Amino acid sequence: MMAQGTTRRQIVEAADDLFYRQGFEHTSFADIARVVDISRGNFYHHFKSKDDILDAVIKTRLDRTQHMLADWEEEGTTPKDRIRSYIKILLTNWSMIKDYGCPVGTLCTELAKLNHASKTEANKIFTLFRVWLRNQFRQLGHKKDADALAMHVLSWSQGVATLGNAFDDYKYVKQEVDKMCAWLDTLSVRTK
Amino acid sequence: MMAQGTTRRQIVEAADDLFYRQGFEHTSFADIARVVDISRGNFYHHFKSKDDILDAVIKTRLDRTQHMLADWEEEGTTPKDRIRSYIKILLTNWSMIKDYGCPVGTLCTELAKLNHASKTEANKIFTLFRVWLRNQFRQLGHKKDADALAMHVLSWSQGVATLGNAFDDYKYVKQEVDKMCAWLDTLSVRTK
DNA sequence: GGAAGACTAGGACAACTGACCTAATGTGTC
DNA sequence: GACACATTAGGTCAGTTGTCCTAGTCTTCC
Repeated sequence: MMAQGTTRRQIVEAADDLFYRQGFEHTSFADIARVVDISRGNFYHHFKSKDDILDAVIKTRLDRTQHMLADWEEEGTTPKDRIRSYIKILLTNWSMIKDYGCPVGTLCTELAKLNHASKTEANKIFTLFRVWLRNQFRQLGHKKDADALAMHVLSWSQGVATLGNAFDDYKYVKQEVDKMCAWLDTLSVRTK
Repeated sequence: MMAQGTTRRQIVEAADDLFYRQGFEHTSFADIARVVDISRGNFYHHFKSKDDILDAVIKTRLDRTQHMLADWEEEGTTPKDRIRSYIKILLTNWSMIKDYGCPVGTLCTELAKLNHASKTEANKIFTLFRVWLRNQFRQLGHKKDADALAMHVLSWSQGVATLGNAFDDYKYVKQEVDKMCAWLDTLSVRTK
């Protein structure tokens, strides 16, 4: 007996992976069906269109991101520690990034070019990081420029992901990550 | 009478524009034919495949980039002036970037995901900027870290383009450009 | 065991893709 | 005018796409 919703979850999981590695448009129903091992016609019992699958994928990514960010807010960690956790994804996920780039950035870029209806939803993943980072900088005592600092970290890491992917250069990525951490250390910490 | 090679040039020009605005894969022969106002079958007299058109597009982009970089090497400009010219493309081309992102970054990202044979060629556009920027930093007296500085500028602007596109936020882009220029000013200038 | 509903397989559909072919037209040269 | 060649239009092709439909199977609950 199949657990309820298993097929649907498998479809979303496979689509999530394929959308990341091949791009949304370049991934066909046949591709997903091959991975999950179901017939093509089966999709339309769970989703009413391909865009529907995309929306489900974005939703799970939003969920996972939120959980990841929450997990980083452990006991005994400082805001700087947490920001470092974010910066270090570049190294943690390097084996994927070098081949497929940043999952968030590449999806948003593709949907922007397709002028896809769900691009706003996809951008919310960026917003999740932005708000979380902003909050960390606020805790460091940066009231006025917390958002600017958050955006700065966001764009910095985004650029490193893009260039690291293009040049397939781990040494450079490591170097930039160190630079980001060093920059972070120079920031003043104000206790209230 | 048609000037020689006009149609071919028109095809490349239209493809260049469409590849940028819609993405390579999402652009069909019909799309290009509509712009240039020729029949579909006509393509195969000038190009042997769609990939062939892509190669021609990349070649013209390489040419144009090279000319642009050469133009920036005017009389009486300092290396810092020239680097500033690069940074300010973000503002100059903002009306396009906000909708379609960076032409170089988005193409390289797409071709990486498609694992396309021409992705190496596309990356050469990045290399062009990289070498040029490296050269500017060398002229500023930075021998050992010239390449690292070049890559830093490259990734920084790349990230700003991606985030600026996602959030459609000119104020943020302006802010980051100012930050980059300020950072540039802090760099020491050593005369030999 | 029988009814109801969830789930699935597999085929069919029209639309579109890049690719290829051939016939026709234009252009320049001798 | 005759010839060679460059250029083009328009049709055809097989393959793939997302979508939809129907018939059938499995599961659950009474």
